[in-house]
Amino acid sequence: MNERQIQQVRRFNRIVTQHVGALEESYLQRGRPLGQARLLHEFGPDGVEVRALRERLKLDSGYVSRLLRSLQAQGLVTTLSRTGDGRVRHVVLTAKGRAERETYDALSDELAASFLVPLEPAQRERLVNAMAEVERLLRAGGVELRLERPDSAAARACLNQYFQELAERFESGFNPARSNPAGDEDMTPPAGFFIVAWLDGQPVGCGALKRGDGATGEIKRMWTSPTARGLGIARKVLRALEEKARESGLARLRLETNRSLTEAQALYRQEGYREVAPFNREPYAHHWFEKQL
Amino acid sequence: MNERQIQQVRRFNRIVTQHVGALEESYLQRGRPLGQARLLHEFGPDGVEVRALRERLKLDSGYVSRLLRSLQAQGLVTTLSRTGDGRVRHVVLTAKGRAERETYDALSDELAASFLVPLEPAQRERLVNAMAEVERLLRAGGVELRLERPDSAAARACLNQYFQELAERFESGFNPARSNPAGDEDMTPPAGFFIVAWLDGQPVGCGALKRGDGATGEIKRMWTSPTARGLGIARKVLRALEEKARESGLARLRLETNRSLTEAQALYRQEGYREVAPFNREPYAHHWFEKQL
DNA sequence: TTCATTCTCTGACTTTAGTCAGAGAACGGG
DNA sequence: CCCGTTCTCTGACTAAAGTCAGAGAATGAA
Repeated sequence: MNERQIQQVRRFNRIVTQHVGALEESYLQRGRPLGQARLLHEFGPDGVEVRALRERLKLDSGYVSRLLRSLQAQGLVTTLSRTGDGRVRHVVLTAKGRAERETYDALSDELAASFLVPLEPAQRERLVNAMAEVERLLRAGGVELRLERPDSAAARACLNQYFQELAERFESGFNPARSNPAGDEDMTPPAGFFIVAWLDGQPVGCGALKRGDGATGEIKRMWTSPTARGLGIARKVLRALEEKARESGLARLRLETNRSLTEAQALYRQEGYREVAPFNREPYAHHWFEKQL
Repeated sequence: MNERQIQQVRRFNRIVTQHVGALEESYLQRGRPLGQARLLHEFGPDGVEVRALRERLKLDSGYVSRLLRSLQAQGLVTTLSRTGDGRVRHVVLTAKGRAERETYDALSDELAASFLVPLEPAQRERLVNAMAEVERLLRAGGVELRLERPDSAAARACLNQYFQELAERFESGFNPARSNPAGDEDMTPPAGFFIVAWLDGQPVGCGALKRGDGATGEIKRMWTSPTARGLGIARKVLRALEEKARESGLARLRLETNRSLTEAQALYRQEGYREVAPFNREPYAHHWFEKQL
């Protein structure tokens, strides 16, 4: 990281806030304070619980209550106690509220369009691509790896999605019972490790290392959530697992993969894994890889 | 412009405001309201006039006055009437004020660094490049072309910088008196046109069309400020001049250029100009171009 | 010299966006 | 059924960020 990079980031921050700041003005044009307007965006199709609102926006409970009452007075929301719990209030948008939110949405669209309109088609495409890249890399910066127990809620969530994705992508479907097992105990220290990647408080990827009994470890359960692909998460997880392997004194890592998982194969090759002859009878595998640490 | 692009821009806006919004928090840590903190960034080495402050930040005069008095009470600025005009007040930073501004600057640096730190070197470079691209294209969107009289202040400013740049870049220097003339009258409607490109209220580029007496017009005075290069300004100006030429019933455009102006030559070729034999005795020219409209 | 204008400042006021303390209803484990 | 906890709401308060009207000094064109 150098001075040039820092200065570029600062220039970027300056110009982008100038541009994006216009959104607040345009929201205010609707004659409603920003606090209220922001609230409208938090409603799902089934509404929200007040406590969820409070937590998501990190606002004082009294403040939220007051904001909701203003919205209610304007006929934009109605409050009801839907859940079994009589303490929590459920708030839903009325038809008028939904219309109002649409309007704010249209204002956001307008602002976005105003960035694109003055440009020529080729420039527009360049802008959008550059924005996607910035978005990706800013998000990537928020990724955090944590060692978790394989039976933790986060790990379970990842594994379920992983298995489901395998079932969809493998030509033959996927049945965990037919595959070589990697039990929880194999992925729990010191026998192995299970790493979960977190983004915005959500688990978005995982990977496991099974140490085995010799100098060769196995990489298992490498997965990244579709919502977080392109952020380099799998690579980060893989490198962290390799680090763990080195710490554990392993000399070599192995893994096998299915031919339909092409991104994974590309990653392994980039990271220095060489394809080798099959070293096990995993029925779902088509490629076997190995790397000397 | 399509839905996909709009949605990408909106996603970008959302994530960037989240990230950049952290700057306000970090500024507030200094225990001073944002309004005051923002003011500190507006002081040049010679200070500012209060009225300039008011205009630049578009704030109420009473409000600015009050903000300045708070800063003064904190010993960060001093007020004096430096100009001949006894009504306008001149405000300068004290040593303490300069130190304070440095501190805010460091906070901005820190925020910028926090974007880069979690990334790997290659990703950092990608982020910085993408940010530069976004910055460039957002700025490009703010460019506006206006027809100006060649003797207007804006046109004069452009031409002076243009001549100065030629003097620096031509191996032989540049003396307008030795060059083929293009007088103000040749660039004033209906004999010709002078276009100035504006960005953020500053003239940042120009170009002229001299209609001549036949069906052939001449492009002259194509220039872009070094502060605004890479935004496609010259191309925009050139196309606007061609449009004017078509409206005027011209069938052909000509121009000549010096061999040291390589970007200009590249532009002309891209825009469909063909190099032709010299059609005049301009002493500073090495290349002559022509385009059928 | 006069008079409209410009520039800065002061006082009075408003809205927004919170914070804090506590009340009262509902819940849930023992 | 009791009691501590959770959830929402109300009242009272504050700071920030402005807005508005007008006063007073300085300026400059007629």
